[in-house]
Amino acid sequence: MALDEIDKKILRLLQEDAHYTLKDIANKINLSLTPVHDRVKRLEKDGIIEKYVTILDKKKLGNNLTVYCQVTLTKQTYDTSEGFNQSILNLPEVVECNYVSGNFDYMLKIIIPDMESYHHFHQKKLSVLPEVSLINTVFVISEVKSTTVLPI
Amino acid sequence: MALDEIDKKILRLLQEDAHYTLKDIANKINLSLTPVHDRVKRLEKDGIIEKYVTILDKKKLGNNLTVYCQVTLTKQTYDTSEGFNQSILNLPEVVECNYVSGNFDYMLKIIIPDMESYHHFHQKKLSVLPEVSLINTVFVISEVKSTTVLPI
DNA sequence: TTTCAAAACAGAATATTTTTCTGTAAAATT
DNA sequence: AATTTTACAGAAAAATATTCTGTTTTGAAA
Repeated sequence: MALDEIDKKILRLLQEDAHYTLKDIANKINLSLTPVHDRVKRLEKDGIIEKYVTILDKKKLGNNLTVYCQVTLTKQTYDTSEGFNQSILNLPEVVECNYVSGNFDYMLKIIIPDMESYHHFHQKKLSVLPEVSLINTVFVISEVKSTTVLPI
Repeated sequence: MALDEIDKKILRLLQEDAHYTLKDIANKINLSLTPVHDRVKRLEKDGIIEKYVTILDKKKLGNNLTVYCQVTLTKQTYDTSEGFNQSILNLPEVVECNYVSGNFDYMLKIIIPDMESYHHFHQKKLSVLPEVSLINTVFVISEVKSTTVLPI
């Protein structure tokens, strides 16, 4: 479970590019294939490595609008929260949803084609949820940084 | 550049798991290896597929705290923005940074070990930037959803 | 419609990569 | 000091990606 410096080097490389081969990694950290293979398998088994995914270009897929929705629920009960959570999991436009502290209850990140789609999403999918009381929308004007890389 | 239904099926699969083999994909969509291979290569070349990355378990890496920082700059000029942007790119704890509309200028997402680290980050790394005037912190209490999958 | 060129696909051969196997050296435990 | 465990190297085997050849389909132009 404890990560040594070699594990960390492997993780740093794989975070950057999941398509590095074992040979690539072995060369970069001066080891043979075997230890690299064994370590990656261990990191997968221990769940340190969660999954390998493909990142697509959202704009090339027609998603030109990103917004944060700050949502306040009607009640702060467990059942209300759970109902809201379940609904959110079924909305593919919602790529992040976090229960938060402060003047509202949830922070959502929405990725969507354009303002018209957002209007539809807001009116027909989000505000109609019985648990939702208030929605404050923050529009993203320009993306400065977006990474899946965690500091190790 | 235009995506047909087969391209979309491939992208949906690869978004889920970048380690699906061509054979896996070919089987799932009833095609031979060749067209799957050719299409993936085209999608990479066209930049629809941006990159393949590895997602790590942030908690198992000791990052138990996620926060949103709502940052207001001292001035809304181009130079101020650019200076801030550059500084942010060098902060590995900042995994998202967006210039936004509303009562503040930037929405940041920070992933960090604990409250003490956040205190340090806030005092020594963020508030010390000459462009920063105001920081409002929103703490994540519980993560409901977090995905790299875009709707296709 | 007919012809032609281009695109999409299948199957096989080849190259590369992953996985497994065997054995050795180093480290930790008893 | 002896023994077990862990980490590693190298080679063999299996699986996968890539390339090649040729066929079918599609779309455009005559």
